[in-house]
Amino acid sequence: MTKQLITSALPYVNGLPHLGHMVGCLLPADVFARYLRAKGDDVLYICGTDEHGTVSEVGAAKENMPVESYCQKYHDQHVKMYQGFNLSFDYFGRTSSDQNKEITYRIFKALDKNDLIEERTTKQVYSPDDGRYLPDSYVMGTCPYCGYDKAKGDQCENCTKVLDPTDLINPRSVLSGSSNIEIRETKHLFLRLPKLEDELNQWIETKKGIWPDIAYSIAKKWLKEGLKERGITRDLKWGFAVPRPGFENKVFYVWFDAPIGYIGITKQWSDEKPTERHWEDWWLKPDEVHYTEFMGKDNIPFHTISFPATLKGTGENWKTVDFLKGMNYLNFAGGKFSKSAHRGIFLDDAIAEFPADYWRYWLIANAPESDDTNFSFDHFAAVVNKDLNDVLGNFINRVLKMTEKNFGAVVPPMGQPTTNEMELYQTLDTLITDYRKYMDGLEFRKAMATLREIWVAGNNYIAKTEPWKVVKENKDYAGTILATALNLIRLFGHISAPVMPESAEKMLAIIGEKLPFRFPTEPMKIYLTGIESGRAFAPCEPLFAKIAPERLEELKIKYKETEA
RNA sequence: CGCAGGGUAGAGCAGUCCGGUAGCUUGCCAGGCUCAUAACCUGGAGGUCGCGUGGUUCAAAUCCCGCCCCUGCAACCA
Repeated sequence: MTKQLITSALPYVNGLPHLGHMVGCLLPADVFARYLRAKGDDVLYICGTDEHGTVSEVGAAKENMPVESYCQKYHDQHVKMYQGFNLSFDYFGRTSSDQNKEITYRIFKALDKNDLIEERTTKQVYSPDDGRYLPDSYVMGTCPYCGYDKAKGDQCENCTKVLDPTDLINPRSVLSGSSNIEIRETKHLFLRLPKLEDELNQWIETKKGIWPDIAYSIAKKWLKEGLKERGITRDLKWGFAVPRPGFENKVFYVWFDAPIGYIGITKQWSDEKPTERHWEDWWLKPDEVHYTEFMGKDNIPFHTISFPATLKGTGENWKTVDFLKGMNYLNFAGGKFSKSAHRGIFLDDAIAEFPADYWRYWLIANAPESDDTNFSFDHFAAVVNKDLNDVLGNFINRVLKMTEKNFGAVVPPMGQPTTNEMELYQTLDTLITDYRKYMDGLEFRKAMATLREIWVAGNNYIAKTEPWKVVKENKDYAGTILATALNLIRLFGHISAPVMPESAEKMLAIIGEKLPFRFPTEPMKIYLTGIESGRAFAPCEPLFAKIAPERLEELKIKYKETEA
């Protein structure tokens, strides 16, 4: 049994998660985790909220809360929304946990011992009125190149020039608006990435042709340009205190302890049942584990360079990523999701409007794998209505109704297969092999297109065999057709389960089966005769409902799609 | 400016690595069927593959060169 470690990039606790977050790293990882479990692998799917950093500190201040309770509040919201989407984390933890602190210190000390940490004095913007140091992007002023008066300290949005906060004319704090800001010297710790460049380069080379091109090429690009020392501490209060004399008032930079959070959260998981769970089995026995990471495209450099360098620099035998799935962005009707304008679809709203499976299927079938993807309600409704309702839902409905009418609500006796059935077996064997191939390779769009083809094959079989005619002249063979079709419902349930867990459970409940579901491995000739004749089935209400045109117009207005 | 990804029927995508009659889904039109949820099945129309009427080649969506447009990154936002 293969041990499969899966992580989704940790969502930042302060952000209200929307469909873009869902499709970028959470949902594909969940589908993959469910698929591997159904195949029988030993899966550990880890995620959690990323909590440290300036944004949390400032956000808590704005809400007049202690930062710990602020993070707890938003962490709980994340948990609730992800439950609504049926994400099957083995553990959803927090980067602010004691366990993560322990691992972060352990890794830091190992890096320090290997002479990979150096002290540097840097100049930072300090705002006395805010009582804090300001990250570059929290300083606003007039761009010296184009005169734009809302340029930020890292880059001017108007002319795209990369800036230093000291370049700005009339600099002021984004937080308080105060122009009383000063430049202070402050000591920080840097990770000496250049010393790890060769080792990293050799490691990346072994991933050529294995990682997706985008991940490999981004990693190579950074290495080609030469790595720079990277600051790993910040002048903040919220975070893990830096365990070194003279750094008592500083904390680790969020990007240092956030990816380590994958490990820290795994330890949160194992600490709950220390006798049966061992985080070391997943992170310190690299040959026994296959590790897949999911992330948005903006996160690729951190997962291909910074985090692996952090682990390798310890000289210890940490597990590093085997396969990365980087996703592009989901846009809303050609624009951006906007929290402040409340434009776009946030997860709580999504679940209130439609069952999670509708969203899960659309998002995976249209995953932004090769380019950014636009969400529109028109497209969403078209896919739900056609694929889920017409192709899949109607298939189930017509089979159940026809069987019940002619044979009662039990599975009819299955006779010898004819050419029709043999052809069906052959078609499905091929399609299911393709489906597995795409799921194994994390090609989600192709996997979903194949899943749909499998559903269509069911309708084709019924159209070709015409059981409504056959029943009048050869009732035995009509029974065979419908028994085969009932077995198809079971198949559809089993193979749809990774992407649509709730609907799959309903499909299987119809023919009297329960969790856990196994992905079929036997030839269709055997599998499609698996249900014994005479087994009672439960006629059900339609599994899916169409989205009516009027509803569609309401949604467009409610979510301001038409304004975009 | 640099780097990366993308630009293929109305819409959404595959094909490009390794050149060989341009494919899929949806939408549209027509036919079939009438078990089923106005559904299902079959067929048809629709594209000078971003531009250079650029280069290589018997042959270019695919390889090479130049350019344009969209998106992201650019190490202190996370």
